[in-house]
Amino acid sequence: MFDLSTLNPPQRAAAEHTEGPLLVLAGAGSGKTRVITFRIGHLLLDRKVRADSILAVTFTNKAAGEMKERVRELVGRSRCKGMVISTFHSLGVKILRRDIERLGYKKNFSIYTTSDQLGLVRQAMREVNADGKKHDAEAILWRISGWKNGLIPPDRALPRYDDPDELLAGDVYPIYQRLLRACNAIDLDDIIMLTVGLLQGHPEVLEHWQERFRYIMVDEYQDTNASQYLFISLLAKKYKNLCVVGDDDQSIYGWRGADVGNILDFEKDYPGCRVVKLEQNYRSTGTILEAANHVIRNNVKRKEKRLWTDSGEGRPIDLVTAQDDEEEASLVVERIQMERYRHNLAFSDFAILYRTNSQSRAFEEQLRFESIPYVLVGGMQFYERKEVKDALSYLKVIDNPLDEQALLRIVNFPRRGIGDGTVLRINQWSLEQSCHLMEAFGRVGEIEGINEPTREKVLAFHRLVTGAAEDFRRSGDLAGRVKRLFARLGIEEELYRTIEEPATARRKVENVEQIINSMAGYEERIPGATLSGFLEKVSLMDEDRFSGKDKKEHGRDAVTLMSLHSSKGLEFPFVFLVGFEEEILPHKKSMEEGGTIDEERRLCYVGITRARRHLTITRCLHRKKYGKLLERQPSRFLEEIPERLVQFHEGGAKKAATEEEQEALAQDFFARMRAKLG
DNA sequence: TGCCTCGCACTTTTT
DNA sequence: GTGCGAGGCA
Repeated sequence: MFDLSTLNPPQRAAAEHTEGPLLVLAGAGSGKTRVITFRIGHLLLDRKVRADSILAVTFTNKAAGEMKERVRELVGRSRCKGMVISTFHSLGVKILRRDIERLGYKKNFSIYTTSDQLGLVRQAMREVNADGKKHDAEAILWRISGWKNGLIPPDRALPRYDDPDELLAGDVYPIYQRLLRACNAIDLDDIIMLTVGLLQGHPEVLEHWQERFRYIMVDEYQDTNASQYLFISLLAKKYKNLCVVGDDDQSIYGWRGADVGNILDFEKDYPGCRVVKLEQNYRSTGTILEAANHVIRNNVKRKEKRLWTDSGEGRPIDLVTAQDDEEEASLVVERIQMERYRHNLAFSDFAILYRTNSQSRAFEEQLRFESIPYVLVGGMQFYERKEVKDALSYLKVIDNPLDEQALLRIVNFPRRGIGDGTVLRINQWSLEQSCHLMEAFGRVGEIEGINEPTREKVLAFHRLVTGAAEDFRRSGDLAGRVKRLFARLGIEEELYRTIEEPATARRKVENVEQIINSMAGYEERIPGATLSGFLEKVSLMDEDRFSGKDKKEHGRDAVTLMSLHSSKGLEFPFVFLVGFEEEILPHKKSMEEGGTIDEERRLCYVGITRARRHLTITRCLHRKKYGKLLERQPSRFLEEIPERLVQFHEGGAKKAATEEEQEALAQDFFARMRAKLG
């Protein structure tokens, strides 16, 4: 229950300091989330602050969800009404939905994520006659995104002359922004940039939100970039009841423009602010903590702190060396089985953490093979699949007919004989007439150079979409409407027809059906659910708490797989830190970019400190890359961990070459397990 | 005009 | 292993 005396003195000081700026420097595992939740509890129950005056901002949906959960547990659901605990992006969208018309966008704007963004960048590149080969769209988008995160508008973007990508990006940026606007769409970076613009340019809007959120808390403050920093500064300017929590050692978003300076300079920004340091670690064993401390102290530019614990030493860290990535996966899974049996644990006590999402594949396969349940966190996976994007694009067009990226996706899906040539012609015409692509489809009769049967097909498509939009204007039963729409479109038949492998087709059909399930789950949860709301959640990757799939998986006992970035803020009794090799951790790209490896080291630090009871680090001698077996070197961070903390293990030479052999080995393993259990 | 197949180049991290 | 663009064929 809610009792401030259960906190240690600095924790309590932080929770009780409610008026005026507060900086909490919280080391890993120092009970940071506990402080934030107790602080909210204190505001609500002791200071009698209205719930809807409280705002807590985090970076990931997962962190926001967890915080909501913990606050509800502490004070009860009913007391939380109106409180906003969300990510920067969700908060931005909330503010924009109310007043974006002041910036010349319509209220039903779409949110463009990576693939839509790339589509627009390519289009813009074509407009400046840049061939897609030399400069790939991703590099251009990267530069544009960097400018946006720094709040630099197209007319103030100054490319460096020695960087061809950046020069081209400078040309593309204004066109890209224009195209977005024409689609009534904003991209993920716009969410923050436009919100800041709105607040800066419209004092009455700023006033509204300043009055609304009198008590503001920001988690992981070390990861804020320039635009997020300004966003929060604006909101907090009036009442200055701003509490920021962070740890410079866990700053891992420098690549996204995050500036550790924001947390290091907080005391300068808010003179007379209270500073609280949390240095006692309640999470990990002495061994794990010592390893982490040894690694991180190789970073020079940091606020000196010494994390300590009074819990015991614990088990040594296991270092497992595998022959290759396949064996790495099987050794990890084998160990999970063993530890689980030996200590009577749940699968959810284990996490496998990796540097890059692509590393998950081998582990997924192995877990599936052993019939062990797992949850894969992050890595756009589901909504990035082609068939899902295609089907979803119908909903996007219905919601916002100006969304050209979505419109272009569906115009010939399922195949209806409207090919690239026709679309190109219509698009040209729409530019000449400066009317919208959707409108041009309806007026295809006026366009020359398109033959009659094709015109008829285009008109049929136009009728189909406008008819569907009509249907969705009625409220209620969204899932039912989507189901009927997909059936009428014949998406299922199209997938079976065009995909040779029946199993693949089946899987894709199931994925499309999954959209309907997610929709149903969303409707169930949110009263007055709307299509916009659903699509917004999808774009902000905030869908896992209502989708049908995860509802089944939620609370299910499963091993967690995720990237090191996603793992920040979380903890697990048993952690497997895998792929501990040069070029993975630290990552090759991070070193090429002329950058420092300090951020990679912090990432490593984050990984180690996720573990409570036991840490296993694994690496491979060889790894398959583009089908070739390459030799690997151990990560340089390995040398930074004192040898006395580590126990070394070698992978067996026993390797299954064929599926039969694999099956035999598996059977053998299960037999041994059963023998032990019996 | 539309569709299919082949080849090439890339795989950091998140909202 | 994937997704894009180009080029050739129906």
